[in-house]
Order: sequence, then C-alpha cells, then structure tokens
Amino acid sequence: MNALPAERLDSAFFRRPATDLARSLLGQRLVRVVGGRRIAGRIVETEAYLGRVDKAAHSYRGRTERNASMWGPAGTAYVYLIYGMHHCMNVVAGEEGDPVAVLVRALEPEEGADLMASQRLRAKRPTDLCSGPGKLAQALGIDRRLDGVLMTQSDALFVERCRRRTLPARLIGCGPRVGVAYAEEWAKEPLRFWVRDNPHVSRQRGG
DNA sequence: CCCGTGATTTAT
DNA sequence: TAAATCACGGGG
Repeated sequence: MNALPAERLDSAFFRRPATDLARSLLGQRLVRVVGGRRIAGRIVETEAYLGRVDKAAHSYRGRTERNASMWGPAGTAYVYLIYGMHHCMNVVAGEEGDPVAVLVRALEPEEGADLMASQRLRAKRPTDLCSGPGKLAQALGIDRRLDGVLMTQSDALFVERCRRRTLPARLIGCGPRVGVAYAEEWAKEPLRFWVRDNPHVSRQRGG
C-alpha cells in the first residue's frame, strides 16, 4: 500500500520556515495512538502562522500562558481550545524561540476510521470526519493534554513520512487563511495550503 | 443565517 | 473584577 516504510518526521524536517513546512506537510501522515491503536490520516490542508510579524498569529502579541509552546523547538505540538468547545492542533516550525507554527486543518482518513467515527457522532459522511481543525482534533482525540508534546519523540502523536518530496506546486492550492478577518492586511496573505481537488479539505469560512 | 460555549485576553 | 474575543462546528 505505501511505498515508504513508516518513518517518523524528525526535527530537521520541522525546522524550516512555516510556509515551507505548511506546504511540505501536505501528503504526510498525522498519527495518533490511543490504547495501542492507531488513528491516522493524510494531511490535506494547512495554514502557516508567522509569529511576531503576523497579526493573525497567537504569538503576535508575545508569549502568554496559552501560547507558550509556540516558543518550543520545531516539532512541538501547540494545541489550544477555541470557542469553549473545539481544539486546534499546530506543529511548531522554524528555529527554537521563533514562535511560528503550522495549523493542521484537514486530514484524509487512512487508519482507524471506526474510532474517528465513534468520537465524531455528528459526522454523516467520511468527508465529515476530519475536514476542519476542530473536527480532526475530535476525531483523533487531541486536546490540551497534548499541548507542548514533542512530536519528534512522542509515541502518542507524530507525523510519518509518506512522500520524500513536497507535492508538485500544480497540485497545491493556495489562498487566504480561514477565520482571521480581524488580522487586517494579514487576513489576505496566501498562507493557507491544500491538496487540490481533495474532498476532505474543509469548506471556506468567512474571512 | 445564527448560536453554543468557556478559557483566555484585554479593558476598566 | 468585568467585558470582549475567538485560527470552529452544526443546524436552519
């Protein structure tokens, strides 16, 4: 099924500018292990957040208790709760101390779809399981307990290599990030990336 | 279109 | 201490 043997992405992979990482994560596999079982899917949508210069980034106004893990080494998970209900998962990019990250917005389910469905009771179709940041967090059982986890070392949350190289540019869609209308000129920056024509990409929201 | 929901941040 | 905000999802 997979051409490559399972190989976990390491800190050298994550330690690059967030926009590069956002594009290179497309097609790789996000893996969550719970109770010895794998729940996994291909990453099909991401967004880059550029830190202290980016008005849409949580780290724009500096370090707080919530966003502290953005200052961690590349490959750190930054997980936060939004709207009192939904969790979102980021992977820290760049050099340690530069609070840049990539939001993982959608997956194409590959393993453990039954477990995903059992945690996503409102999902009616396979494309409802992981087609949004809150959805995938719920499907994979990702919450704030995983905030700060080093994905380069954790056995509970990591990324596996499925592709040796970044997808060809013609297969990658690019446009403004979702839900950041408040970010003024940064709202329009083309920092959202997705696998073109993939049905698991989230629907666009206002902004 | 509208609303739930509550931690976090920001203003007073 | 109080108010506003929010990198969303689901239902109509």
